[in-house]
Amino acid sequence: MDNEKAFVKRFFQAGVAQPEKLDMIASHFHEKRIDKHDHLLLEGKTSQEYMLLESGFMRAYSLDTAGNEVTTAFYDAGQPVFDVASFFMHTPSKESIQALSPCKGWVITFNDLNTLFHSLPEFREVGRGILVKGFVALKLRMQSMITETAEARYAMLLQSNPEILMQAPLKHIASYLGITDTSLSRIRRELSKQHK
Amino acid sequence: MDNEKAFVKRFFQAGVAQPEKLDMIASHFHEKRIDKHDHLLLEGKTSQEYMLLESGFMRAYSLDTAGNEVTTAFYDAGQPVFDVASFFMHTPSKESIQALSPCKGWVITFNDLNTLFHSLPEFREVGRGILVKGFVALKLRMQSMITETAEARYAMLLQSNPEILMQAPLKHIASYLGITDTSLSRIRRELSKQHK
DNA sequence: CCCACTTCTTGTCATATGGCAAGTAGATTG
DNA sequence: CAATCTACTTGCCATATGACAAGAAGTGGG
Repeated sequence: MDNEKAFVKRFFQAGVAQPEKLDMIASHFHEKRIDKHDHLLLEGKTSQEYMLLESGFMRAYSLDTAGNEVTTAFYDAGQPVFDVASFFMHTPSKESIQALSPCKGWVITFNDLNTLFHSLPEFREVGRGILVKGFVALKLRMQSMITETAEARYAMLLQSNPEILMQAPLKHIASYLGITDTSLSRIRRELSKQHK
Repeated sequence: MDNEKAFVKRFFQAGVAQPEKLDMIASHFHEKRIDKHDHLLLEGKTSQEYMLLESGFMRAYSLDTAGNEVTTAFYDAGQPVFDVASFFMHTPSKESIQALSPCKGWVITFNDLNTLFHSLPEFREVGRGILVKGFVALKLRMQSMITETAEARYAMLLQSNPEILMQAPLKHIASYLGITDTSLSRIRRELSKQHK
């Protein structure tokens, strides 16, 4: 039984050796489907769910002081999806998380996650690893934001995450890169010239 | 005894109730002093120490692709100081951490920290809280980098962390804000005009 | 006390990017 | 199928910021 949760178990397999513990972990996750354009989390609500995305494509975004949407993250299949601040601090979220394609994932509540966290050392290690990796990725992005031109940042994204560019609309990619859609359109033109 | 470690105990007091546990935590920390301009961590080395800064002022910085220093963080007295990536993943650090004034702090090794982490639930909670808060702060900074002008970012920093502006040289503040020292100098001039 | 060094300012000019508006082409909906 | 939308591109001009260089003022070491 619980073979449908193979995805969840696979996610923790590298960090958790014993099958019984994997079963215990998997038992706390529940399937969740989100239609395209629907939300996993809305700004203002307090996040209750930590989701492992099995299939689909999502983004997180918030509103800047002028009321414009700023895309803060893209999530591919295989990744954990949640708002760190709201989920761990039980505060109303400053961002929303939206499906850009039909999504299927597995969710766990804060309490259940905390129970696992405190009862399974291996689970803690995996959890800490996820936080640390997210932190490191964000720092890299910040450094690139400070030191590189928008064109260079786009080119890097093109190399490292081509799926994003295939699936996300230009305006989301643009705000993720910190520029306007107009500028990104021009950057694309420049880059395509060079490729000829 | 160990009363000199009052600072360490005070740091964990809010999260750890029992005095014996505070003693146990404090016993793993060792005093460390760093002269002005000396380093807690050098790029390329693997971080071995997690430090609580009791007094002094520090910064973290790394080199961009063109070889310019980029200041990535400032640390005031009372804050934990360490490179998340290097300390937790045991990888060579991509940044250096330097004292901008004579510093005194308390350090703990990764192994000792991990022991506490796995044996004291309260310690884990505090540890996770530190990571989460750092994450949230970095996200806010990223959002501000994307949506606000350098002048607005400087004005905000001026409000939230005036100590930084008092103690750090202009060029470090500038690269922290993602601009050149030249631009920051001009921004200062503009702001001082307005104040008249 | 002097010399070198760093810090900060300022000028001139170049460039990356934004704001706004128009236009095309697809996609979506009633 | 017409009527809207949304996504993307492009042009024109404005502006924020960078690059480089010079100079003033402060700082530290011998």
